[in-house]
Amino acid sequence: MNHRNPTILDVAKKADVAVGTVSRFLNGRNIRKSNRDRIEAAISELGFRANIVARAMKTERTKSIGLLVPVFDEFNSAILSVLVDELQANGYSLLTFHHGHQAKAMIEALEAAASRRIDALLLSATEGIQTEVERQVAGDLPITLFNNDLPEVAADRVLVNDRAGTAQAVRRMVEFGHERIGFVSGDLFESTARNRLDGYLDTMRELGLPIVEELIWKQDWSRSNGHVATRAFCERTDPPTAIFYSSYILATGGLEYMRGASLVPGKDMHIVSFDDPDYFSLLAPGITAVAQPVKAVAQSLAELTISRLENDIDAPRTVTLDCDFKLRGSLGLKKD
Amino acid sequence: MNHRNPTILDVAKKADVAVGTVSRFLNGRNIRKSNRDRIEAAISELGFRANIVARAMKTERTKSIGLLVPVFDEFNSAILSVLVDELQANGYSLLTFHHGHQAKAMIEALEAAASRRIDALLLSATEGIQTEVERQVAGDLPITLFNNDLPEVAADRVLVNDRAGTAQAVRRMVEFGHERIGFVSGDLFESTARNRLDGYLDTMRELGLPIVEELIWKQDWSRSNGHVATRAFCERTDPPTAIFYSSYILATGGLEYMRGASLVPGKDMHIVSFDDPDYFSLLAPGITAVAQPVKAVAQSLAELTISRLENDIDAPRTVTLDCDFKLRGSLGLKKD
DNA sequence: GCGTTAGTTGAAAACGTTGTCAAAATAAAA
DNA sequence: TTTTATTTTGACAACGTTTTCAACTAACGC
Repeated sequence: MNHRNPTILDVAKKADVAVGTVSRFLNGRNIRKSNRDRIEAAISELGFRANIVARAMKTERTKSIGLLVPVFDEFNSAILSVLVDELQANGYSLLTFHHGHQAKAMIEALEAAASRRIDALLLSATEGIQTEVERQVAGDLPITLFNNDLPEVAADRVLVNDRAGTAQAVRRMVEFGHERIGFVSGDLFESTARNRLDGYLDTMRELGLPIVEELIWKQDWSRSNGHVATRAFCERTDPPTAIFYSSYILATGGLEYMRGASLVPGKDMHIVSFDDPDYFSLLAPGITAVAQPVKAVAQSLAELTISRLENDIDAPRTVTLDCDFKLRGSLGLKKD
Repeated sequence: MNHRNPTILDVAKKADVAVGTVSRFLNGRNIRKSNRDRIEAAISELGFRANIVARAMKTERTKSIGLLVPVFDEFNSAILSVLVDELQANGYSLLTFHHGHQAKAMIEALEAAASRRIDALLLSATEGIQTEVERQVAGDLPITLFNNDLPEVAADRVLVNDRAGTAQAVRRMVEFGHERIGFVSGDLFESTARNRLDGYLDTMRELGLPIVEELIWKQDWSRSNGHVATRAFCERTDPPTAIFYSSYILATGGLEYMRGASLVPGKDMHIVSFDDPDYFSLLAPGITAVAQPVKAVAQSLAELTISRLENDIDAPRTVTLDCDFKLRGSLGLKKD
């Protein structure tokens, strides 16, 4: 077996042209027909495949894009899938990193990604890395933020209308007769959590309902937090009649608790969740949810990023997408 | 803002040494103390970060590893997470690709990965690309197969004992009194599906139970297939009393049908699934499942691959891992 | 035919590292 | 000291592409 991959030089020799000509052929420039034929023949005969690494060194574009998310949960995995397709179609590959909501891990991943000279980074950030991100942007790494916003950064963004999505959900809950509505928040250091909480607060005020501090649970995004919060709410002497969860992970924790306590959603406790993972519709009853437009997010992400790379775009752009309310059995009329 | 990243040459100039010395420093070789100090100072002053692309071109090792799976479902996403960590810890990054069980897409992804000069590929393959994979191996790309085996390929493997896992499940089903057990298979072009089916067939025979062809549903891995198969089984005049699903996607389709038909698992129909996604334990009743050791798979994957890259390993190795049977409410005593 | 123009080509210099080799500096031995 | 062994260094050639620039060809109109 002949090791050492054939290079453009081998092709050039075999086709009896200069390397530059082969390079031009590879990049789709005009080539005299006779040469083109010989080059094509040589390439397929040698099984030549251009070395992207060498190309990257010369062109300063690796044609690879980084994806840095907190964790590869159902939401981010779905984004990943769509992304891989969209990017591949444009000749880009995807490098994946995760940080588990830890600023330190995030900085490390950022470093790793940067020293790999990725062309752009898609970032679902956590707070506390503002300055680090700004440094990268200043160092000329185009960043597209999504999911969680970092206010001051000069980057493209694909955001979801968290506030409106939550507001709509709360309004519907109230329509169903609920007035004491528990709210389980994620980590308020993240804009996503803040916006969702704001959506809840605004709507309650708007509808003239009292805001009860004890019914607002502020901790982190973990499943166990959802579990604990739900227990705390349910064990109150004056429990809420419905609970809104700021993410499906929290809701999942809640379901876990309810299952253990033999409480049936939509009967013993009405619940609504932000995010709509596949399995919500499989549960009996199904879980009412604010569905993020996952596919659209991923597509916008790819679109924004690629257009920035290929064209010469200056000003940061923001795409905001709306959520979809999915009414299922876990939310029903408040019984009295 | 000074564009153009600082290079090793800039560092060398500033520290007043030769580039070679800086390179040696970066690679942890011995350096005279005085030089080392000056180099360190220069590096941090310039914010220098070694250009991995250039390094890769010279060393012929990109320090990146490809992951090619059919789809980023819960199973593969979990693998992805663990993998990213393990690889990162060893200085490798992960490039992700998927093929959706299509041989054509798979070959394309393989090409893309190969021309990026990845150091190794982690591959959950589909059939029909045997020769293509062999070509890559011959071309010196180390491949580690997992999930689905490709019999003739000279590669490392991390496999799960599909046959034994299924056999155990079937045995338990029989212990619960079931004798007519439906089997919903995935695509039999894939070894995983074949092994699971064999586990079922062997066990039935072993226990002296008849094998009823009409209760063996052979199609693809899709959710809709699980749905259709379940309906077909349930609508028979002589339905099975229990069904085994060859993957959680199929089972999910089955659940979808049952939910629509108001059939309760573990009561109207007993079911067991291969794979144990998170949400199986949230359903009421929980779904009985054969759980793959996802984390161990990912770890072995990283271990095998890295050890092959760093040391000089010749013979292909295979790691086989056992599954764990999780008994939940969806499997119970056959009522008569 | 001949000049002009537009399109193709070859030669050679990058890109930022690492690795080789011989020379220089240091440490150890005499 | 001087000699010998060891470590560390600098210069420079790779690695496989793209790009620039000047030289060549072909095509066209007169």
